[in-house]
Amino acid sequence: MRLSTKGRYGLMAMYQLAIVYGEGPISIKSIADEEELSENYLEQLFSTLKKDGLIVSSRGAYGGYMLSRHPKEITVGDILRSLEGDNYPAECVSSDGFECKKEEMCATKLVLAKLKNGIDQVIDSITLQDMVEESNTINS
Amino acid sequence: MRLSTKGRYGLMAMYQLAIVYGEGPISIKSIADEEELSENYLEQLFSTLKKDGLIVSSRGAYGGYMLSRHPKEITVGDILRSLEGDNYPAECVSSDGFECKKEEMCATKLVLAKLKNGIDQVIDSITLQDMVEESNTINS
DNA sequence: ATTAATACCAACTAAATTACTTGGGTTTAT
DNA sequence: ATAAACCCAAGTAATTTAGTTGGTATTAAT
Repeated sequence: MRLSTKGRYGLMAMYQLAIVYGEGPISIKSIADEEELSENYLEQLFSTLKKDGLIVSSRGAYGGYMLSRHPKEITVGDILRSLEGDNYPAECVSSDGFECKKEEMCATKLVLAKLKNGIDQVIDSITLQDMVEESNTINS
Repeated sequence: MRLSTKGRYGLMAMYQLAIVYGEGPISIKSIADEEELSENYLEQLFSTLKKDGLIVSSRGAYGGYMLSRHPKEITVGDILRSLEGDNYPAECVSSDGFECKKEEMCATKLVLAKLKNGIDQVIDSITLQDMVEESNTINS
């Protein structure tokens, strides 16, 4: 039940974008340097995040990426679902159309559904804005 | 952020043990048949669950496995942590001694800690007894 | 005593997933 | 014209998952 590096790196990178929100685009390279991540790997994650409308890009020199909307309008859930998919904590309770063989609601499925709900409660309630504000509080 | 088959099969099997709690041991084979799982694979899971004191076994003919204590004394969290380990949703907030390179509390770590907390809240609040009772409610 | 049913155990393996890397191309400010 | 960036597809090494294989040890029933 672990997050992959996609989700983790994605969160870290989106947090960096949130910090500089409103100041124009920043490059993958600067984020990769800041967080000590692979530039090319981050690129793949950004491609996914862009496809899902969470960030926008501008090409050419002095180009880069920006959040597509205000940090308070982007949740951790938006980011994790974009990068990790919607199939947690198990296929049988995922919202992407899968159905387990036995159609009935089994005891285990009920537990997994509650777990999914608990996870969603947390990740959908935290925005990038919250992350920035809390981080400021801690480092003051 | 998906549960592996270990956690999922383990839950299913422990639920079967909970249903027959108090009626003596039942064999891996009967559970494997009931839930359509590999007998040898289940065996490995039971070995782990036994090591962690959640089940007890009796060997020889008419032997098998039983819960080590009352279903209301065993939580979903006990089972999942036994089979899947304690390193969710990421190493940097796991309770198994790992520490990430940057010692400081970063924004992402804070989020992951909240997520871990949310997950624990759910899985530690559901007992095998709850699973049995809820399942009875549904099928009546 | 023999047999059948069971738990116990270690090592092997195929498939899938993860976490990248490689090697390009395209766009744009200067 | 150049350099700095995004864009894109394919390849790959390492790890993890999900088992399988092939045994041994124990015990109830006969």
